[in-house]
Amino acid sequence: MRWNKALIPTLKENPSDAEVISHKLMIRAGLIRQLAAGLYSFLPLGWRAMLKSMKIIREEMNAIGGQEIFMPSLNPVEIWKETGRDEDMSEIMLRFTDRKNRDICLAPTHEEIITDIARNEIHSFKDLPQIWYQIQNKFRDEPRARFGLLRVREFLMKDAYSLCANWEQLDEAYKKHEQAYRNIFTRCGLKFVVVGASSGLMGGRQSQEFMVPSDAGEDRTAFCEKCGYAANIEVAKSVPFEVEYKDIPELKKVHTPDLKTVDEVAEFLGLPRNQMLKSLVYIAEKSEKPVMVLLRGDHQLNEEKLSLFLGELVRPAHPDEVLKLFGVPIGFLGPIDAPKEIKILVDEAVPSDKKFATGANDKDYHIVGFTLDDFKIDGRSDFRLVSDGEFCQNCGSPLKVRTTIEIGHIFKLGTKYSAAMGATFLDANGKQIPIIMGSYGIGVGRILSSAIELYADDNGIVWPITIAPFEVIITALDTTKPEISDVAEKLYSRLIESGVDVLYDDRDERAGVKFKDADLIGIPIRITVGRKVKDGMVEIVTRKDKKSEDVKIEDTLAKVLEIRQLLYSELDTQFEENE
RNA sequence: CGGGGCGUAGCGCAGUUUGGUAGCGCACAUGGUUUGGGACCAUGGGGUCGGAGGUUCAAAUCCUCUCGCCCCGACCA
Repeated sequence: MRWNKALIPTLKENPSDAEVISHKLMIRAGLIRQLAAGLYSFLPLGWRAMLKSMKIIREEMNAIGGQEIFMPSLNPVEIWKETGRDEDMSEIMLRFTDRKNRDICLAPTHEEIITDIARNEIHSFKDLPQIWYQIQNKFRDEPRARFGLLRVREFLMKDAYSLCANWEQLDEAYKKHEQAYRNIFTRCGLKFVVVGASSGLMGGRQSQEFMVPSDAGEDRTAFCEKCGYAANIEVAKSVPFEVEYKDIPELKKVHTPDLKTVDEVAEFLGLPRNQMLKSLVYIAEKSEKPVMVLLRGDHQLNEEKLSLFLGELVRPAHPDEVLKLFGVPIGFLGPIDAPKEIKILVDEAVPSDKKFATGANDKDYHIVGFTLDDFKIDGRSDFRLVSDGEFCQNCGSPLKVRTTIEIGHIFKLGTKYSAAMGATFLDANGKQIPIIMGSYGIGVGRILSSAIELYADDNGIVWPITIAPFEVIITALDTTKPEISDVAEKLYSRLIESGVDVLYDDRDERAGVKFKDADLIGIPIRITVGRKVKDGMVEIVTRKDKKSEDVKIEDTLAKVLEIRQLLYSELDTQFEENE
C-alpha cells in the first residue's frame, strides 16, 4: 500500500476523551474512530490488524477440527425465552420490535442459536462430536462502555461451540480449545495466563479465562509465581494472614454511640480488627430473600462467591431495607437476636474457638465476647475476597493480585442449553439424551488492545509482527529525488513479489514527520531510503529495539526476509514461556 | 442508576466569573524558503459556540429543559 493514497489519519495530539494507552494510540495511529460511546469504526490499519488476528484464529480453530459457520445477529426473543436467558440478560440485551410487532433482539452471544441448529440437525451419537465456530459481531448494552476497544457495545467475537455425546468427549474438546487458545494468543505475541474463573451467567461446570496482565484491565487475578496457581479474584482462594486474638472474659452488651465502622468500634473496644465480625446484609435477586454474611473485620466479602453459594445473583441491601428488616440501622447489625427469617452465613476464615464482637441489633449497642456457638448458622463456606500478599493454598508462597484483560474464556457448559431446548440425540443404546456442550470465546478487538498495552513505548505502538497491519514500512526520504524514489519503488515491488506485507511511505513529507508516523503506527521493520543511496546503501531498523543496520541495496530483500523470520520465531520462543 | 467533569473550526484548547456579536495552536489550501526525528515566512478557506426555549436593546457568556461524550462508583457473556 502506498501511504500517499491511503487513509492513515495520524494525530499529533492525544484525543481528549481517551484514558488508557491503547485507546489513545489506536486513535492517534489512525486505527479506529469513534461513532458513539462504545461504537467504533475500524480504519484500514486497524482493520488489517483485526484481519491478521482473525487469520491466526481461523488457522488454529480449523486445526482442532473447528468448522466455521455464520449465524444471524438478529434473533427472535422467543428463542431466548426457551433457556430463560431473556431474563438473565434482560439488562444487557438490546431489543426492539419489527414491523410485524415481533420481539427481536441483537444477539449478545449465540448459545441458543447453536443449540437450535443442533436440535434440528444432530440426531445420533454418530454425528458427534462437532466443533462449530464463527467470527461475528456481538451486541451488548453495556452499562458503561470504556477504554477504547476494551469494553464496547458492538464487538467482534470468535465464538466456538463443542457438541459432544459424553463427558469424555467434552473434556477432550475443552482441552483442544485450551491448546488452540494458547497457540492463538502466543502467535498474536501476547503474554497471558490461564486462570480458573467463574462461569457467571453462562452456567456450566468449569471455566477458565485467558488473561493478559495490564493496568488497563478490568478484571483482577490472583497469581502464585512459585507454583503457578492463578485464579480470577471472583473465585480465588488463599490462606489468610496470621492474626492475634485477645481474650474477652465475659459476654456483654456495650454502649457504642455513633460508632459504626469496624475500625471505629475496634478502637473503642480495644480489640484487633480481626476480632470484629462484619455483619453484611444482602438480597438474593430472584427469590428476594435477605441473607446475612459474617466475615472477620479484616476481610472483605466476595460477592461472586456468595452468589455462587446461593445459586443466584445478590446485591447489597439498601439502608432502608435493612432498617425495615432489623429495625436498626446499618452499623449495629449482628447475628444474635436477628430476625428468624434471615439466613446467617459465616465465612470459613472465622474461627469457631474465638470470641468476637459485632452489632447487637440495638441502636448504639455492640455485643462483645460471643462465639459462633451463640447463634444458629445456616451455612459455612468461603466468602472472602483474596487480597494481595496472602498465601497460596497449594504452596504457601505469597500471592500477587493484579488487574488483567480477559481475552478469552472457555466453558464446559454441560447440558444447560441442550436440555432446556430439547437438543437431544440417540446414544448407542437407543436412549435419548441431551447433547453435552462447551462454549469458547475470544474478543478479537481485545487482542489488539492487549498487544498495544503490553508493548507500546513513548513513540507509539510496537506491534508483534504477526498482527501488525504491515510487516515492513519503506520510509523514502525526499521522494522528489529520483535516485531515492527509484530505489524505494524497486524495493517496494520486490518486497510485494516476495510476499512481504509492505507499506510504502511515498508522501512528500519531511523526514521527521515520516519517522514519527512510522514509529507511531508501530510497523516492526522499517527500511529507510535516504541519503545513503548514493553509497548504494539503505537502513533497516527494527521498531521494538530501535536497532539499525546499513545494508547494500541489493541485499535488502534477503536481510528483510531474515529479520522477518527472526521476529516470527521469537514469538515461538515466547510460546514456551506461556506454556 | 448515583456522583463528578466536559461540549466553541477536522484535532487540542482559550474566551463564560463581570453579556457588547468569536480567538489561538495543529491540520487544510496557495506561494516562497527549507529538507535525516512532528520546519519557517506570507496569504487564505473553514464555526447555526451540542440542541430547544426563555431573560435582555444585545447571549458562547445569565435562566430552564434536553441531547451527547468522558471519569469514579453501581453493574457487567
